[in-house]
Amino acid sequence: MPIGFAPEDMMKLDGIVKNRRRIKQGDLLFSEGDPFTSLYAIRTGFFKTSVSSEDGREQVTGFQMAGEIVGLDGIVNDRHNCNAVALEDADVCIMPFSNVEELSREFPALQRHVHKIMSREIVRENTVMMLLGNMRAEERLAAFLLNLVQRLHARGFSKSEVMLRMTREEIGSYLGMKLETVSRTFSKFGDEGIIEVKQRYVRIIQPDALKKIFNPQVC
Amino acid sequence: MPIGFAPEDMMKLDGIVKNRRRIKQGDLLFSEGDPFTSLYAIRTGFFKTSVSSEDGREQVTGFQMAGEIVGLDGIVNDRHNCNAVALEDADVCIMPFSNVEELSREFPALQRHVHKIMSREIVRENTVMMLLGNMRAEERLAAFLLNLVQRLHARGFSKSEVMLRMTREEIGSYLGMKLETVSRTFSKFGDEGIIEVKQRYVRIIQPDALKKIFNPQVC
DNA sequence: CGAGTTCTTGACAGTGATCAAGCGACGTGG
DNA sequence: CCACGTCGCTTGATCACTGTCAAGAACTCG
Repeated sequence: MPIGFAPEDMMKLDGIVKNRRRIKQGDLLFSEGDPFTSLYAIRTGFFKTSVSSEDGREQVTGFQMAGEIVGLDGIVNDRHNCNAVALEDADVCIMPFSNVEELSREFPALQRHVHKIMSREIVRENTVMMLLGNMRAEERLAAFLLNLVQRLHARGFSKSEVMLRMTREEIGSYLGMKLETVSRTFSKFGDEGIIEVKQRYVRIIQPDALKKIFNPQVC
Repeated sequence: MPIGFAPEDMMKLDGIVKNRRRIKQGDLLFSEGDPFTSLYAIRTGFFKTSVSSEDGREQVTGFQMAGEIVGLDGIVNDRHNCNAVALEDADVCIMPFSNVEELSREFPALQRHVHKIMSREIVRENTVMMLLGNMRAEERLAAFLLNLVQRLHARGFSKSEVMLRMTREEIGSYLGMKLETVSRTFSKFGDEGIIEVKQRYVRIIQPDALKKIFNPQVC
């Protein structure tokens, strides 16, 4: 929610949230083809979104955490275009999109906010395209780890320790590599002393080394 | 522009377009870091958009043709996040984003239209992520060709013949492969009688064969 | 017509995929 | 509380797809 609204406006803006929904780990918030009615603001928990090709291959399109919005993909066709799965027990605010649009017409700041959220998603996907199209396995994983801890740190968590919520296979799907390659690359970073890995636990020992891998010319 | 507006509304909606701009082949409509003020509706011509990594690698993020909108990436940070280059002489409508937002508040149909355009872009990028993350070179190129002719056909052009506006390198950048691989894959499709290729000219002889390559399980 | 760009094709190399086996962690039920 | 089964992770060996390097051909444009 953007800040800087008058109290009476805040009252109205509360109307954007119809109600809450709890999603248990492993359950779907929505899936491809579901009628689109609402956006969802993640209050707690962790999600992955994915699309699947007709022959069953899955592509993870993103990982979302508290404060982020899922469901934007549904607006074009009035049907969701991807799956959103909770990777841990989660709690979301349901925001009927018609409410969002109605209030956006009334509050320019909200309108701007919605536009920025959508634009941010477009820019994020551009970055992923760069990763998938131009980067090698090590660069992709380094970028992934840096992005993850940066977002967690912005939420008050450690900037050096992460407990991953997703499997190697899901990381690999997001980054366009196989789970074995993800595992090997984790091990390689570990051998080099850049990170410490123990299953889902990752500690970043040398963030600069990761940045250098991601961005080779900055030395 | 969406349809179904009353004549007097159309007058107002005309205000969304500040003016026109002609871009010559090879010139930039905007580039990374430029202040964001406007969206651009392509009237004629053909564009590519791209982002570049800090060490200079380019990733083509899309090819846009008449009727499509570029500039959505600029909304988040009030700066453009990608480059838009004309691949042929082009003519665009400049739509100052503040006008778009103002009129969106007044006309729900326009508001919905804008939201759909942004959502469509998100969904398109999801598809590209699937291509880059899961598909092999032949599948990517088949999907690319099918998408291109489908869009051209929707604009009244042939659904079997294309004069490509981009180089092998640009196709490769978009699809995450090297120009040599693009060239070889074109040649392979040609040898198999699926398409006819002569430099930038491509004729699709067996669209079903392309669809089958793109989507192996549908036989 | 000529210079430069783009495209094609060949030979070889390397990154990451595939196949396979074993280990470790976690959860459930006895 | 421990045993066992399942799932996820790691690691090794091999292979294949695509990248890299190189040379020449075809096309474009001044």
